[in-house]
Amino acid sequence: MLDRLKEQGSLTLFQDVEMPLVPVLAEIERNGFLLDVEGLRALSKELERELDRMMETIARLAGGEFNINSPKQLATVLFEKLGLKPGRKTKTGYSTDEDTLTQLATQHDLPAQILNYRSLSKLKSTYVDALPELLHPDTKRLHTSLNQTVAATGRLSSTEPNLQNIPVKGDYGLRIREAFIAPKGHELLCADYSQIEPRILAHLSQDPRLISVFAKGEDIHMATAMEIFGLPSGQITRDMRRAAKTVVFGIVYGISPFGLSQNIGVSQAEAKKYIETFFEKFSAVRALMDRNIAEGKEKGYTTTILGRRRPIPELQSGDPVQRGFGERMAINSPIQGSAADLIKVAMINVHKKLHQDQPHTKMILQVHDELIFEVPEKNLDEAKRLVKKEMEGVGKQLGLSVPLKVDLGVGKNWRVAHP
DNA sequence: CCCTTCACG
DNA sequence: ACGTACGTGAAGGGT
Repeated sequence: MLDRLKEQGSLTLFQDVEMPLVPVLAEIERNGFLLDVEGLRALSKELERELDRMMETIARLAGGEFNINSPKQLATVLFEKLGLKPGRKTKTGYSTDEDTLTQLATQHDLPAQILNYRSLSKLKSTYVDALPELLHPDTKRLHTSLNQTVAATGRLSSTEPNLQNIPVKGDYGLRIREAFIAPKGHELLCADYSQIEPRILAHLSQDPRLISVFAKGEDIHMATAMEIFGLPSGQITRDMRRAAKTVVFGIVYGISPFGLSQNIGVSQAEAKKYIETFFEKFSAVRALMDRNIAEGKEKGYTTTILGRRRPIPELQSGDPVQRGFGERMAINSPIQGSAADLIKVAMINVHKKLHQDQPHTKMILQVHDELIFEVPEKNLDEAKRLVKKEMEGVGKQLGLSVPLKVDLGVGKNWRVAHP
C-alpha cells in the first residue's frame, strides 16, 4: 500500500527528503553569507565604550569592582554584600539569570544595570567580535555548517558559526543584522512561513475552528483571544491578544498553568482558566495531545507528517518529572518535526526550480521557518514569485488541511529584508 | 570539561 | 508532594 502510494507520487516519506537535501545543504554552505566587516568593527568600538561606562556605574552601585561576567561573583555581590533576597537556586548556587534579576530590579538599581551590561556583552563577544574572525580567507564570507543529524525533532542545526541565532531584537541586535549584506547588484530575499506551527497543529488535530481560521485567512491570535475571553474582536486589547499568542505557543510546547502564569504574569488560577477554555473551544487539540502521548507511550516514539520518528524513552519512566518531560516532548515533537519536514521539502523544490530557471539566485540560509536568498537585482520579481509559489505549494503537495502562507521581504541587508 | 547564561525559531 | 513550555549553539567562568 505504502509503496503504491509512493509510486503514484501521493506519499512522501522523510527518507525521501534527507538524502536529496544533502546537495542543497552543501550548496548553502558553499555559497556563504557576505558580512559588512567595517560596520561590525565600528560597532565593536561603540560597544566597548558603552560597556566601559556601564562597568563604572556597576562598580559604583556594587561598592567595588568585580567580574560582572562571573555569575558566582555577581551572586556574592547581590546576596551577601547588598543583602538582596535570593530567588531560585541552581546546582552551584543562587541563580542570577534574567528572570531573577528582573525580579530583583524592584529592590535595587544594580540588577537592571547588570542585565543591560550582560546583553551588550553577549552581543559583542558572540557576534560582533567573533563573526569577522570566521570569514573564509578565499571567499571572504561566512560559511556555516548545517547539520541534519543533531536535532531530535528533525530540525537542522547550524554551527561554526551558528547563523540560526543571529540577533533580531533591540537596537544593537538590529545593527548586527544590518551587517549581513547582499553583494553589489544583488538583493537579499527573505521568505518566512507565517504561523507554521499553529497551521500544523490545525492540520494534525483537524480542529474545525482552527482550520476555519486559517482557511479564511484570519488572524490566529485574535481568533483565539476572542474564544478564550469570549469577546468580539472590537473588545480584544493588545494585552489580550498577546496573552492568547502565548497560550498558543504554550499549547504547542506542552503547557502547564505554572509555566503560562510565569510567562504572562497572571495567577496560576487565571492561567489554568485560559488553558481550559482553549481546550474547550478547540477540543480536537486536546484530543491530539492525548493521542500523541498515548501513541508515544505505546510505541516508544512519536511521528511527523513524513513519518519521521523521535524515540521518547522518558514516557516509560517511573519518575513523574521525567514522564512530564516525555509528555511535553510527545506533544511538541510531531509539530516541530512536521514543520521541519515541510521546509525541507520546500528547500528541495525551490532549489530544483532555481537550478532550472535562475541559476544566479542562491539559497544562503535556512532558519527553521525561513529561507534566505541572494538574488541578482534583475531577477528579483521572478525570484519572489518562484519562492513564494514553491514554498506555499508544499502544503498541497503533502495534503495539508490548511493553506500555507509565506511572507516575503527584500533589502540590501538582513535587517531590512526580514519580513 | 561542566555549568550558567542568553542568542534564535 | 513535586517541578514546572519545545528545540538548538556559543561564550565565559571556574574546577
